[in-house]
Amino acid sequence: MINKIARSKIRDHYSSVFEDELIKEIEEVSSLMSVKANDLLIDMNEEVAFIPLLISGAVKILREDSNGEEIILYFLEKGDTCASSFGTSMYGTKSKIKAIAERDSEIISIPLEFLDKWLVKYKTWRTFILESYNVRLNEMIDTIDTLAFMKMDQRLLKHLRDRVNLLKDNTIITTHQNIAYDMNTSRVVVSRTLKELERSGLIKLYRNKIEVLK
Amino acid sequence: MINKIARSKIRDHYSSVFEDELIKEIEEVSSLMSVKANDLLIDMNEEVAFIPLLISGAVKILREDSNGEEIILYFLEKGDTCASSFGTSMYGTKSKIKAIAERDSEIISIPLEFLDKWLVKYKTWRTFILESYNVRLNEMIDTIDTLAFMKMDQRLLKHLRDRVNLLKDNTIITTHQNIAYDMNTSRVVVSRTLKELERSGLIKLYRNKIEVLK
DNA sequence: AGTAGCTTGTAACATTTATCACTTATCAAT
DNA sequence: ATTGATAAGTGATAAATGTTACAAGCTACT
Repeated sequence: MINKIARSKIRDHYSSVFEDELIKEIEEVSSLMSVKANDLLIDMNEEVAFIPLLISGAVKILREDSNGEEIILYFLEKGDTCASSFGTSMYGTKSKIKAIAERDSEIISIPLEFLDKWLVKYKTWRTFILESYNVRLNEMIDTIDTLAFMKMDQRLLKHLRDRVNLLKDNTIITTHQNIAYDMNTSRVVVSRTLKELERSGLIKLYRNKIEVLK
Repeated sequence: MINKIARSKIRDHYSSVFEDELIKEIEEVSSLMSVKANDLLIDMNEEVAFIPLLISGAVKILREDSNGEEIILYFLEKGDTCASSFGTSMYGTKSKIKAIAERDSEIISIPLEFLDKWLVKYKTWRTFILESYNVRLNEMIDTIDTLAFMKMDQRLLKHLRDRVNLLKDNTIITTHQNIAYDMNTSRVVVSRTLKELERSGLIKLYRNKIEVLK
């Protein structure tokens, strides 16, 4: 059972989504976790034994290949849950993704057993779970679109705009190297492409900082 | 209500997955559809008002961008359902994918209303739906891996091997042009890369036919 | 046999992305 | 102010993929 402050946060974000009784149950069985920006929340091949609900902050979901190269799959915002983790959790398989806090975040974890229980009991839970899967599938399709159909300059611009939308701030604090890691390309390519975007008047570059203009 | 032959087919494929009572309900409310290879089953932006279950055959799921360029997302086999269609169906949104029969196939369609009803009623249905989503998410991750981390020769070889596994036949009947469409590249690139794979002893090329050796 | 249409092979060239090497800029600590 | 570390800019070159153009082979049909 979690404390009063956390309870009010759950109500803030989920009272319009879940019925009262379900919220009470969530408050009873879940625990709250606070994490710092850049904390590694879930690693590849880790077993995830709970359902995470993001209460505040933002989380980056990445895929890593056998050579340690990475690529962003999507971001989670408050109100989101990580659909990939249902699978890993339900059938004892291991996580296929990495989750890294994009900023300081609060997450409540619900023990796995309630996933199925609440599907029977609460219509809003069924809707939430199916909706979560759909949102994730659509994000994946979006990522595939990006990789299959777009060139570097467009991909990069999309990445920057996604971050701006996520953080509600058109100034991004990061390095070219970090962007390169997220997009599975090299720092040189990122620097060059960013410079082109700047010349096109779409962004403005500073040290450790990118301002997205359009 | 569907006929006797179809009923026995449902039992063949799903009696180990679904409890008896659920199978009876499925038989009562679903309808059977037979399609020919290369039939377009679902187009982009189409509303899908049913849950499809694949009884026999194979179906190719594609994503198309605004310029009409395509890329394969994954294949469906017998026993599979198209998780993407739940979303489109549930919330009145439109299909984000195209589905094309890879070979002659039989599909039963279940009216949408039962998705939620049966989630409450049958444990095996809950497991099936969640499992379907997980399988699809994993297929998407696989597709993203392919696009993000692999070069053309590996991508092409993987594509050929996927088809071999799907059709249980290491001879693929197709043209280089069709492969190019599926992979969002050009015919010339496919021909060139296939020739390299042949020189490496991995495949053997014929007119309208590719034999996958390893 | 002749022809039309589709399929495949391949050379030449263009574009995109990746890599290497080096320079310059910025910032923090002393 | 000097130094050392990190970040960013850029030219040169390589590798991968895409494009254009054309030749040659196979198939079906008359």
